[in-house]
Amino acid sequence: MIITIEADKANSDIMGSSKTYHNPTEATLDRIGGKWKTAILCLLAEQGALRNGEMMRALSPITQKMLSQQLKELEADGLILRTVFPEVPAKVVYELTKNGWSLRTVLDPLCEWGKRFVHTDKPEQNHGHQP
Amino acid sequence: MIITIEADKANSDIMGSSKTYHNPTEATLDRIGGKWKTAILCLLAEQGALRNGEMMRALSPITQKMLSQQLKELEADGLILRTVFPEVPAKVVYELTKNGWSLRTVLDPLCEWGKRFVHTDKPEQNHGHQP
DNA sequence: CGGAATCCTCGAGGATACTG
DNA sequence: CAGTATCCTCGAGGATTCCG
Repeated sequence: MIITIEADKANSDIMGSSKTYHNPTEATLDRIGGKWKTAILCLLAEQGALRNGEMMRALSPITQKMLSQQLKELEADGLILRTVFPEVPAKVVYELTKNGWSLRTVLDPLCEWGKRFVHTDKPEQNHGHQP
Repeated sequence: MIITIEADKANSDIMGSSKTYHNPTEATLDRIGGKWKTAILCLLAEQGALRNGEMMRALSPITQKMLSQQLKELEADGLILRTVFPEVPAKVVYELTKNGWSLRTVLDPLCEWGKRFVHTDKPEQNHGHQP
């Protein structure tokens, strides 16, 4: 069901953790609306745990700064988990949290709807991941 | 299903009408990612056809400029229909197109997921609209 | 390897005033 | 009533360089 704040209550803005939204959808977009966030989330949903370098390659032409930044924000929002293995050289792995996985209900339609504008002739690919 | 472009094909970007996306979700966000677009779309989905003034009030504190601009873009993307009634004074009505309605599969989850961050104590409201 | 620190630009979004 | 037309700001996003 679609929820929109009633007209007469629209002025009393809705508060999310210290931010003001006029609509619940803004709360979601505030978390996944970054330039690379949906790409990152979809990638992790597909591939499971990934390292920095792997994501850099998969998300090319993303820059290291943007990847780090977006990952940090996603982590702060509790959507992904960052694990550091104290090896030499350092090894860092990122994966979705439970909350991150819950986003599939959003990412899925977002992806499906967008595919109609993507003229690709390559056959659809099904990398299985948790149902 | 979540679709992400494969790593080795990520460089050959996907083309939407004259724009470049790295992921199908970007195509969707490109159309609904404007500051007020989801609010506008949800509002029209709920209320049906609405006039400029009605939307101004419902979306307060939106400005006239932003409303016009976002509506124009949504119309250009074929998501809403603008109808002018040649009366005096002028009367303009906006409503969702078929394509706009198809966005409910996206807006719905977007809204549902976001509600968890919206601490509202008012009971959920069910304005019925087409199933 | 996996970052952090700087610097810069460019355009989305807002305030304000005018118009048919 | 339903818009344009201007002007301005401010921060997301990108390029580049350094670090443990």
